[in-house]
Amino acid sequence: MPASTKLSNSVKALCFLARNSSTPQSSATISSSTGVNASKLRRLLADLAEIGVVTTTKGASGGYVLAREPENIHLQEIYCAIEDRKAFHLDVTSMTLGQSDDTSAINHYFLDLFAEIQIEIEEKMRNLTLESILERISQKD
Amino acid sequence: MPASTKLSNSVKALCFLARNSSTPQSSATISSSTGVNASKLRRLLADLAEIGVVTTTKGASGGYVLAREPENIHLQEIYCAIEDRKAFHLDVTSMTLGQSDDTSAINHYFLDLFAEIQIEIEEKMRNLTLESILERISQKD
DNA sequence: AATATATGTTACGATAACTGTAACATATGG
DNA sequence: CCATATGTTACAGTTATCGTAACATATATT
Repeated sequence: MPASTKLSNSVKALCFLARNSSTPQSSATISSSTGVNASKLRRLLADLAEIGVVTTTKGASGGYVLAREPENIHLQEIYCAIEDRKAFHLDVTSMTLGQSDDTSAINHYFLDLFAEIQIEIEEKMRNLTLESILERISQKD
Repeated sequence: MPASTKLSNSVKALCFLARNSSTPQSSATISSSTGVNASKLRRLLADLAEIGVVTTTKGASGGYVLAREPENIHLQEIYCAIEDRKAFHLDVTSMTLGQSDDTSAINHYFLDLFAEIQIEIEEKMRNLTLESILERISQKD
Protein backbone atom coordinates (compact mmCIF):
# COMPACT_ATOMS: atom_id res chain seq x y z
CA MET A 1 0.00 0.00 0.00
CA PRO A 2 1.34 3.44 -0.83
CA ALA A 3 2.03 5.70 2.12
CA SER A 4 -0.78 8.05 1.22
CA THR A 5 -3.35 5.26 1.03
CA LYS A 6 -2.18 3.74 4.29
CA LEU A 7 -2.47 7.12 5.92
CA SER A 8 -5.99 7.83 4.73
CA ASN A 9 -7.14 4.31 5.56
CA SER A 10 -5.69 4.66 9.05
CA VAL A 11 -7.50 7.93 9.56
CA LYS A 12 -10.75 6.38 8.37
CA ALA A 13 -10.39 3.69 11.00
CA LEU A 14 -9.39 6.13 13.73
CA CYS A 15 -12.30 8.45 12.98
CA PHE A 16 -14.66 5.52 13.23
CA LEU A 17 -13.14 4.55 16.57
CA ALA A 18 -13.42 8.14 17.81
CA ARG A 19 -17.13 8.08 17.05
CA ASN A 20 -17.68 4.63 18.50
CA SER A 21 -15.57 4.72 21.62
CA SER A 22 -17.87 3.05 24.11
CA THR A 23 -16.99 -0.52 23.16
CA PRO A 24 -14.15 -2.21 21.28
CA GLN A 25 -14.77 -2.30 17.53
CA SER A 26 -13.70 -5.31 15.48
CA SER A 27 -11.84 -5.03 12.22
CA ALA A 28 -14.91 -6.50 10.51
CA THR A 29 -17.12 -3.73 11.86
CA ILE A 30 -14.68 -1.01 10.94
CA SER A 31 -14.29 -2.56 7.52
CA SER A 32 -17.98 -2.58 6.73
CA SER A 33 -18.29 1.06 7.70
CA THR A 34 -15.15 2.40 6.09
CA GLY A 35 -14.92 0.07 3.12
CA VAL A 36 -11.32 -0.74 3.90
CA ASN A 37 -10.42 -4.42 3.83
CA ALA A 38 -10.40 -6.00 7.28
CA SER A 39 -7.01 -7.65 6.86
CA LYS A 40 -5.41 -4.39 5.86
CA LEU A 41 -7.06 -2.64 8.77
CA ARG A 42 -5.63 -5.19 11.17
CA ARG A 43 -2.19 -4.64 9.70
CA LEU A 44 -2.48 -0.87 10.11
CA LEU A 45 -4.06 -0.99 13.55
CA ALA A 46 -1.40 -3.37 14.79
CA ASP A 47 1.18 -0.71 13.95
CA LEU A 48 -0.91 1.97 15.60
CA ALA A 49 -1.23 -0.18 18.72
CA GLU A 50 2.56 -0.29 18.99
CA ILE A 51 2.79 3.45 19.35
CA GLY A 52 -0.13 3.57 21.76
CA VAL A 53 -2.70 5.24 19.54
CA VAL A 54 -5.12 2.36 19.94
CA THR A 55 -5.41 -0.52 22.36
CA THR A 56 -6.40 -3.97 21.20
CA THR A 57 -8.10 -6.83 22.94
CA LYS A 58 -8.35 -10.25 21.42
CA GLY A 59 -11.12 -12.76 21.79
CA ALA A 60 -14.85 -12.48 21.94
CA SER A 61 -16.18 -8.93 22.23
CA GLY A 62 -12.66 -7.71 21.68
CA GLY A 63 -11.44 -5.24 19.09
CA TYR A 64 -9.87 -1.81 18.88
CA VAL A 65 -10.33 1.23 21.08
CA LEU A 66 -8.81 4.66 20.74
CA ALA A 67 -6.15 4.95 23.45
CA ARG A 68 -5.87 8.74 23.51
CA GLU A 69 -8.00 11.79 22.99
CA PRO A 70 -8.28 12.78 19.30
CA GLU A 71 -6.59 16.12 20.04
CA ASN A 72 -3.49 14.24 21.16
CA ILE A 73 -3.18 12.16 18.03
CA HIS A 74 -1.53 13.78 15.03
CA LEU A 75 -0.93 12.69 11.47
CA GLN A 76 2.83 12.66 11.67
CA GLU A 77 3.00 9.90 14.27
CA ILE A 78 0.44 7.87 12.36
CA TYR A 79 2.46 8.29 9.21
CA CYS A 80 5.69 7.24 10.89
CA ALA A 81 4.07 4.21 12.51
CA ILE A 82 2.60 2.76 9.35
CA GLU A 83 5.27 3.71 6.87
CA ASP A 84 8.26 1.41 6.56
CA ARG A 85 9.87 2.70 3.39
CA LYS A 86 11.05 6.26 3.63
CA ALA A 87 9.38 9.15 1.93
CA PHE A 88 6.30 9.86 -0.10
CA HIS A 89 7.65 8.00 -3.08
CA LEU A 90 9.91 10.82 -4.14
CA ASP A 91 12.48 8.48 -5.54
CA VAL A 92 15.44 9.01 -7.77
CA THR A 93 16.49 6.12 -9.94
CA SER A 94 19.15 4.16 -8.20
CA MET A 95 22.58 5.20 -9.32
CA THR A 96 24.20 2.97 -11.82
CA LEU A 97 27.94 2.55 -11.93
CA GLY A 98 30.20 4.21 -14.44
CA GLN A 99 28.14 7.33 -15.01
CA SER A 100 29.49 10.83 -15.01
CA ASP A 101 30.15 12.69 -11.78
CA ASP A 102 27.38 15.09 -12.68
CA THR A 103 24.84 12.32 -12.88
CA SER A 104 25.53 11.02 -9.42
CA ALA A 105 25.82 14.57 -8.10
CA ILE A 106 22.37 15.32 -9.48
CA ASN A 107 21.02 12.14 -7.94
CA HIS A 108 22.36 13.33 -4.61
CA TYR A 109 20.94 16.76 -5.20
CA PHE A 110 17.43 15.39 -5.69
CA LEU A 111 17.73 12.92 -2.88
CA ASP A 112 18.56 15.87 -0.63
CA LEU A 113 15.78 17.99 -2.08
CA PHE A 114 13.22 15.24 -1.66
CA ALA A 115 14.40 14.56 1.88
CA GLU A 116 13.93 18.24 2.63
CA ILE A 117 10.42 18.18 1.19
CA GLN A 118 9.75 15.04 3.18
CA ILE A 119 10.67 16.84 6.38
CA GLU A 120 8.40 19.75 5.52
CA ILE A 121 5.51 17.39 4.87
CA GLU A 122 6.04 15.71 8.21
CA GLU A 123 6.24 19.09 9.90
CA LYS A 124 2.91 19.96 8.36
CA MET A 125 1.37 16.70 9.49
CA ARG A 126 2.62 17.24 13.02
CA ASN A 127 0.14 20.09 13.30
CA LEU A 128 -2.83 18.12 12.06
CA THR A 129 -4.66 16.26 14.82
CA LEU A 130 -7.38 13.66 14.58
CA GLU A 131 -9.57 16.17 16.39
CA SER A 132 -9.09 18.77 13.66
CA ILE A 133 -9.91 16.21 11.00
CA LEU A 134 -13.08 15.16 12.82
CA GLU A 135 -14.18 18.77 12.99
CA ARG A 136 -13.38 19.32 9.36
CA ILE A 137 -15.29 16.33 8.06
CA SER A 138 -18.28 17.01 10.29
CA GLN A 139 -19.09 20.36 8.78
CA LYS A 140 -21.06 19.85 5.64
CA ASP A 141 -20.90 22.81 3.31
CA MET B 1 8.19 7.21 -15.18
CA PRO B 2 7.41 8.68 -11.76
CA ALA B 3 7.41 12.47 -11.67
CA SER B 4 10.49 12.57 -9.47
CA THR B 5 12.48 10.37 -11.85
CA LYS B 6 11.37 12.35 -14.88
CA LEU B 7 12.43 15.51 -13.14
CA SER B 8 15.88 14.31 -12.19
CA ASN B 9 16.43 12.79 -15.63
CA SER B 10 15.42 16.07 -17.23
CA VAL B 11 17.82 17.98 -15.06
CA LYS B 12 20.61 15.57 -15.92
CA ALA B 13 20.03 16.25 -19.59
CA LEU B 14 19.76 20.01 -19.10
CA CYS B 15 22.94 20.16 -17.06
CA PHE B 16 24.75 18.30 -19.79
CA LEU B 17 23.39 20.73 -22.37
CA ALA B 18 24.45 23.67 -20.23
CA ARG B 19 27.99 22.35 -20.15
CA ASN B 20 28.08 21.50 -23.84
CA SER B 21 26.32 24.45 -25.36
CA SER B 22 28.51 25.13 -28.38
CA THR B 23 26.91 22.54 -30.63
CA PRO B 24 23.64 20.58 -30.65
CA GLN B 25 23.87 17.39 -28.61
CA SER B 26 22.09 14.25 -29.76
CA SER B 27 20.00 12.09 -27.48
CA ALA B 28 22.58 9.34 -27.97
CA THR B 29 25.37 11.56 -26.70
CA ILE B 30 23.36 12.78 -23.73
CA SER B 31 22.38 9.21 -22.99
CA SER B 32 25.91 7.89 -22.87
CA SER B 33 26.96 10.66 -20.53
CA THR B 34 23.97 10.67 -18.21
CA GLY B 35 23.04 7.00 -18.33
CA VAL B 36 19.43 7.86 -19.12
CA ASN B 37 17.85 5.90 -21.95
CA ALA B 38 17.91 7.81 -25.24
CA SER B 39 14.24 7.17 -26.05
CA LYS B 40 13.16 8.50 -22.68
CA LEU B 41 15.41 11.51 -23.11
CA ARG B 42 13.78 12.30 -26.44
CA ARG B 43 10.34 12.04 -24.81
CA LEU B 44 11.37 14.43 -22.03
CA LEU B 45 13.24 16.84 -24.28
CA ALA B 46 10.32 17.01 -26.69
CA ASP B 47 8.19 18.28 -23.81
CA LEU B 48 10.89 20.73 -22.79
CA ALA B 49 11.09 21.99 -26.36
CA GLU B 50 7.40 22.84 -26.27
CA ILE B 51 7.89 25.27 -23.42
CA GLY B 52 11.00 26.76 -24.99
CA VAL B 53 13.61 25.43 -22.60
CA VAL B 54 15.50 23.69 -25.37
CA THR B 55 15.51 24.01 -29.12
CA THR B 56 15.75 20.96 -31.33
CA THR B 57 17.10 20.46 -34.81
CA LYS B 58 16.60 17.28 -36.72
CA GLY B 59 18.89 15.67 -39.20
CA ALA B 60 22.64 15.27 -39.36
CA SER B 61 24.59 17.24 -36.77
CA GLY B 62 21.30 18.14 -35.19
CA GLY B 63 20.26 17.60 -31.60
CA TYR B 64 19.29 19.64 -28.55
CA VAL B 65 20.50 23.04 -27.41
CA LEU B 66 19.59 24.97 -24.31
CA ALA B 67 17.31 27.80 -25.39
CA ARG B 68 17.71 30.02 -22.34
CA GLU B 69 20.29 30.91 -19.76
CA PRO B 70 20.39 28.43 -16.86
CA GLU B 71 19.41 31.19 -14.42
CA ASN B 72 16.15 31.62 -16.30
CA ILE B 73 15.17 27.97 -16.13
CA HIS B 74 13.54 26.76 -12.95
CA LEU B 75 12.42 23.37 -11.71
CA GLN B 76 8.75 24.19 -11.51
CA GLU B 77 8.33 24.79 -15.24
CA ILE B 78 10.30 21.65 -16.01
CA TYR B 79 8.11 19.70 -13.66
CA CYS B 80 4.91 21.06 -15.18
CA ALA B 81 6.10 20.38 -18.72
CA ILE B 82 6.99 16.74 -18.20
CA GLU B 83 4.29 15.75 -15.75
CA ASP B 84 0.95 14.70 -17.17
CA ARG B 85 -0.72 13.13 -14.19
CA LYS B 86 -1.22 15.47 -11.33
CA ALA B 87 0.79 15.42 -8.17
CA PHE B 88 3.70 13.59 -6.71
CA HIS B 89 1.78 10.36 -6.45
CA LEU B 90 -0.02 11.42 -3.32
CA ASP B 91 -3.11 9.49 -4.18
CA VAL B 92 -6.09 8.46 -2.18
CA THR B 93 -7.81 5.27 -3.17
CA SER B 94 -10.65 6.03 -5.48
CA MET B 95 -13.90 6.30 -3.66
CA THR B 96 -16.14 3.32 -3.84
CA LEU B 97 -19.87 3.70 -3.78
CA GLY B 98 -22.02 3.00 -0.78
CA GLN B 99 -19.52 3.87 1.89
CA SER B 100 -20.20 6.08 4.85
CA ASP B 101 -20.21 9.84 4.54
CA ASP B 102 -17.13 9.96 6.74
CA THR B 103 -15.18 7.78 4.37
CA SER B 104 -15.76 9.97 1.37
CA ALA B 105 -15.27 13.09 3.49
CA ILE B 106 -11.89 11.75 4.57
CA ASN B 107 -11.01 10.98 0.97
CA HIS B 108 -11.78 14.58 0.13
CA TYR B 109 -9.83 15.76 3.11
CA PHE B 110 -6.69 13.98 1.96
CA LEU B 111 -7.17 14.96 -1.65
CA ASP B 112 -7.24 18.56 -0.47
CA LEU B 113 -4.28 18.09 1.84
CA PHE B 114 -2.20 16.46 -0.87
CA ALA B 115 -3.16 19.16 -3.35
CA GLU B 116 -2.00 21.73 -0.83
CA ILE B 117 1.29 19.94 -0.38
CA GLN B 118 1.60 19.73 -4.12
CA ILE B 119 1.30 23.49 -4.41
CA GLU B 120 3.92 24.03 -1.73
CA ILE B 121 6.31 21.71 -3.53
CA GLU B 122 5.81 23.59 -6.77
CA GLU B 123 6.34 26.87 -4.96
CA LYS B 124 9.62 25.57 -3.65
CA MET B 125 10.68 24.40 -7.10
CA ARG B 126 9.89 27.77 -8.59
CA ASN B 127 12.85 29.16 -6.68
CA LEU B 128 15.30 26.53 -7.85
CA THR B 129 17.04 27.40 -11.11
CA LEU B 130 19.21 25.26 -13.31
CA GLU B 131 21.96 27.74 -12.54
CA SER B 132 21.73 27.06 -8.80
CA ILE B 133 21.81 23.33 -9.42
CA LEU B 134 24.88 23.65 -11.63
CA GLU B 135 26.64 25.61 -8.90
CA ARG B 136 25.63 23.14 -6.28
CA ILE B 137 26.83 20.06 -8.12
CA SER B 138 30.09 21.71 -9.16
CA GLN B 139 31.37 22.24 -5.66
CA LYS B 140 32.89 19.04 -4.45
CA ASP B 141 33.04 18.82 -0.67
C1' DA C 1 18.72 13.78 -55.38
C1' DA C 2 20.42 10.33 -52.31
C1' DT C 3 21.90 9.16 -47.89
C1' DA C 4 23.12 9.18 -43.30
C1' DT C 5 21.62 11.09 -39.07
C1' DA C 6 18.39 12.69 -35.56
C1' DT C 7 14.04 13.60 -33.53
C1' DG C 8 9.18 12.21 -32.27
C1' DT C 9 6.25 8.52 -31.15
C1' DT C 10 4.47 4.02 -30.51
C1' DA C 11 4.68 -0.63 -29.14
C1' DC C 12 6.12 -4.57 -26.52
C1' DG C 13 7.92 -8.04 -23.39
C1' DA C 14 9.89 -8.38 -18.70
C1' DT C 15 9.90 -6.92 -14.22
C1' DA C 16 8.00 -4.97 -10.14
C1' DA C 17 4.16 -2.93 -7.34
C1' DC C 18 -0.45 -2.90 -5.75
C1' DT C 19 -5.16 -4.92 -4.63
C1' DG C 20 -8.18 -7.72 -2.68
C1' DT C 21 -8.78 -11.82 -0.49
C1' DA C 22 -8.04 -15.96 1.78
C1' DA C 23 -5.93 -18.77 5.19
C1' DC C 24 -4.21 -19.89 9.58
C1' DA C 25 -1.77 -19.50 13.93
C1' DT C 26 -2.41 -17.23 18.37
C1' DA C 27 -4.95 -15.51 22.02
C1' DT C 28 -9.04 -14.84 24.97
C1' DG C 29 -13.71 -14.17 26.77
C1' DG C 30 -17.94 -16.83 27.81
C1' DC D 1 -14.31 -26.14 24.94
C1' DC D 2 -15.59 -23.12 21.46
C1' DA D 3 -16.74 -19.01 19.20
C1' DT D 4 -14.57 -14.76 18.21
C1' DA D 5 -10.75 -11.53 17.23
C1' DT D 6 -6.26 -10.19 16.37
C1' DG D 7 -1.66 -10.78 14.01
C1' DT D 8 0.65 -12.41 10.08
C1' DT D 9 1.64 -14.63 5.84
C1' DA D 10 0.71 -15.98 1.29
C1' DC D 11 -1.20 -15.83 -3.24
C1' DA D 12 -3.38 -14.84 -7.67
C1' DG D 13 -5.18 -10.98 -10.66
C1' DT D 14 -4.38 -6.66 -12.00
C1' DT D 15 -1.96 -2.61 -12.90
C1' DA D 16 2.16 0.21 -13.32
C1' DT D 17 7.18 0.73 -14.62
C1' DC D 18 11.40 -0.26 -17.20
C1' DG D 19 14.37 -0.82 -20.71
C1' DT D 20 14.46 -1.45 -25.36
C1' DA D 21 13.33 -1.73 -30.02
C1' DA D 22 11.19 -0.13 -34.09
C1' DC D 23 9.76 3.11 -37.40
C1' DA D 24 7.87 7.29 -39.45
C1' DT D 25 9.27 12.04 -40.17
C1' DA D 26 12.45 15.58 -41.04
C1' DT D 27 16.88 17.62 -42.45
C1' DA D 28 21.96 18.51 -42.97
C1' DT D 29 25.61 16.93 -45.93
C1' DT D 30 27.65 15.14 -49.96
